[in-house]
Amino acid sequence: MSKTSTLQDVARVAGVSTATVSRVLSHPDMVSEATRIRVSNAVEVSGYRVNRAARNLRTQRAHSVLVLLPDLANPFFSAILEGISLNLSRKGYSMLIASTKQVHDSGERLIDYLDDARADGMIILDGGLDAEVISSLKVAAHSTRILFACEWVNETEFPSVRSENRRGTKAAVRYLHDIGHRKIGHVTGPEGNVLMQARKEAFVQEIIALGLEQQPEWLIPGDFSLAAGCVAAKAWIALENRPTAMFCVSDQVAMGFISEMSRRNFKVPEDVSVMGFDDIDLAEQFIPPLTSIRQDRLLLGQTAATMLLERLESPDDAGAEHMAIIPVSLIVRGSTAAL
Amino acid sequence: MSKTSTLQDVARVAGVSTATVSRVLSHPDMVSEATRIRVSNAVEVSGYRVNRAARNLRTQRAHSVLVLLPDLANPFFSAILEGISLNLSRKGYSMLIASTKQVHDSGERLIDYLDDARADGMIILDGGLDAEVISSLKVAAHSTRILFACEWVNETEFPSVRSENRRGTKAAVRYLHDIGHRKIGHVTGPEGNVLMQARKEAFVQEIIALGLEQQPEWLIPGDFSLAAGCVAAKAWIALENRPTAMFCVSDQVAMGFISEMSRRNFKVPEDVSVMGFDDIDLAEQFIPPLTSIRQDRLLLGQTAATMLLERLESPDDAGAEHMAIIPVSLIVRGSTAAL
DNA sequence: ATCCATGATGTAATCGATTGCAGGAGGTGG
DNA sequence: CCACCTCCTGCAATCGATTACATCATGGAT
Repeated sequence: MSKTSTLQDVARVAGVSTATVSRVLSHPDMVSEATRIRVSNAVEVSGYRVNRAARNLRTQRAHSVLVLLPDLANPFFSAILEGISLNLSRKGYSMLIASTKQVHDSGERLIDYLDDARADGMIILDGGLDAEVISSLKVAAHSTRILFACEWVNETEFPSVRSENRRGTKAAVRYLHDIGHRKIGHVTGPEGNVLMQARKEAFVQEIIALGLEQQPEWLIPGDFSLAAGCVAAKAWIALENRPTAMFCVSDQVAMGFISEMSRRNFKVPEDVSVMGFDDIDLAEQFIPPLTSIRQDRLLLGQTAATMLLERLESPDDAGAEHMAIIPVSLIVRGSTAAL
Repeated sequence: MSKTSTLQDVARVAGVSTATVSRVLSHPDMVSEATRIRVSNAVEVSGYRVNRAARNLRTQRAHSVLVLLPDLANPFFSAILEGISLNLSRKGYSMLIASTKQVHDSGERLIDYLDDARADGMIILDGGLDAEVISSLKVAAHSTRILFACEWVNETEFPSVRSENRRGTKAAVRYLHDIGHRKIGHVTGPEGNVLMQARKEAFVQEIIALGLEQQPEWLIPGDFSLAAGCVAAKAWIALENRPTAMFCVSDQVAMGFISEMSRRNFKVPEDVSVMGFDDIDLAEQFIPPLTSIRQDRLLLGQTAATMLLERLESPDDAGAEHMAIIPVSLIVRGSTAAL
C-alpha cells in the first residue's frame, strides 16, 4: 500500500499492455467496451493514480499555472485567486503562487518558471514590473503564455483581463454630481501605475464633461494603502478650499482617509463624502459603510484562467480573445451623502 | 531560442557527457575544477534551465508543497502564506495553493495531490476537515508528509505549528481585569473548531482563576466572520446584565461587533470595551483601533515550511520537532478602556 | 475466395535528468 | 616495476506515461 501503483501494475492486473491502460484513461473511445471495463476495474482495485511528473515530462506540459501577485498580503486579491483556482482546477490544472517581490529578491527570474517547465503559463496581477523584466517576458516563445489580470502594462501586446476602470470612475463622479456635489477631489494611486492613470484620466474627463470646478490640489497623490489614505486626509484638512466629496482610488485608501478624519474629529459623510473603488469584503462593514465601485473579482479571476488556458491549448489561434473587460457597478452606502 | 536547451545540448557544447553536466549542477565537488568551469560556461551560453518534470520524475519528488486553506478569501492567511512561500522558495520548492472547500466540491481527494506526485507534502490551515478525510490522510506513507498550521486536529498525531492560543487568551482576560473590568464576556468561534475550543477553555479558566463573575449568556456563540460579530452585538444589546468588556475570538468578529454597535448608537470603548485576536493588518486602522492579541503570522508560516521540509528530507528522523508554538503578544489600542 | 478497410491492441521509442557502476589516468608505497 | 588507491568521467539503465507505428482479427465488398 505504501507504494503507489503504476501503469505497469494496472496493465498486469488487467492483462493488457500499458498502452491500452493509458488509452482507457486518456482516450476511452479508442478502446473496446469490454477492455475498457476490465481496465477500469483494475485501475479501481489497484488505486492507481497517474504520476504527474511522468505525464508532464512526456507531454511537455506542466499542467499548472503560476499566479504572480505584487503582494500576498493584500486582501484585494483573494477573490480573484478563488476565481482563478476554480477554473484552473476544473481543467485539471494546479495553481502555483508567488509574489513578484519575493521572486525578484531571491534572484530568480520570472521566465524561469516557464523555461524550466514548472508552469505552462502565468497570470500576472502586477502591472508594476521592471521594464527589464517585461522585455524578458516578450520573447516570442512566451508571449502567448502570459496574461495580465486587473493591471496591465501599457504599450505591450500581452492579453489582459480588466475591470471597467474608466466607466466605473465616471459613474462615481456622476453619482457624486447627481447628489449635489460640485467640488469633487480624488486621491490617486501610485504614480506610474496603470490603474491610477486610467482612473485619474477618467476622473478628470468626467469633471470636465460635467463642467465642474477643477483645482490641482484636489488631486491628492497616494498609493493603494491605508496609510496613503491617512496622509491624504491630512492634506484635505490642510486645504483652504476643500472639496465636499472625495473619490479614492481604492477602498483601502478610502478607509485610511475616513479613519484619519475621524481621529481629527471630522465626520464622514457630514463633513465630506468619501467613496472608494473595489468593494472589498470589508467595505460593507466599515463605519460608515463604504460607497464604492464594485469589481467582480471572482468573475475576473475565472475569466483570466479560462482565457489563459484557451490560449495555451491553441497557441496559434489568432482569433482568440485578446482582452476581456469585466463590468463594474456602483454600490451606494453610508459614506456619501447628498449635499 | 524558442526551444530551451537540454542537458544533451550543454554536454555537446562543453564536450562532456550529460552525466558530467548533471554533476556540475548538483554535486559540483565531484567534478574537477577545469571541467566545472568549462561546463558552467556552456550552461551560461546555452541558457540552460533544468527541466523540472524530468528531474521530478527521476528523483521521485515534486519539489513543491501544497498549502490548503479553508477559504482563500480570508485576509488572515495572507501573511502566513508569505512566510511559507519565503522559506519554501529558499529551498527551491514551489507553493501550490488550493482551498479545502473547492477540492472537496470538485470531487478530488486531498491525498491525490500526494499520490499523483504533484506535491511532496502539504501544510493544512484548516482544522475542520471531515473525519473521513482525516483518516484517509493518516495512511502510513503520508503521515510524515503532512503538517497542520494555525489549526490542528485533536487526537491525531500530525505535527503542527500553532500560536499560543491559551496564553494569549489568558493575557487578554488579565489585561481587561487589570484595567478594571469585572464583567467580561466572550464571543466564541464556530462550535467544534479547535481554536475556538482552546480559546474558550482558556477564557473560562482565567475567569475562574481571577475569581470573576460568570454568566452562561456572556459566552456568545459566533464564528470567525464579520457577520457573526454583528449578530453577537445584537445579543449583547439584548442582555439584561451586560458585560463591560468583550473578548472576541478574532479581529474580524470584533470588527463586526463594533460595527453593529455603532449602527445601534452604542460607543466603543465608552459603552463596552472590545478586543480581538490575530492583529490583522486592518486592526490598527479600524475605528476605533483594535486592541488585540498579535499572532506572528509570518513567523508561523516560515516555521511551518521549514518544519515540513525537514521532515520530508529526513522522514525517519524520530527526533524531529513535532510541534512548534509561536509566541503571541498583547497590543493595546483604542477599542478598550479602563472602567 | 480474395482484398481491403476498419478497429483494437501491442511494441517500443521517447520525454530529460540522475546515478550506480565501470574504466582510465595519475600518483604512491613497497 | 607492480599493485593499489584516488579522482574524475563516461556508459547506460532508470523514473512512468504517452503515442507513432506495426500487427492482427474481423467483416464487407467484389
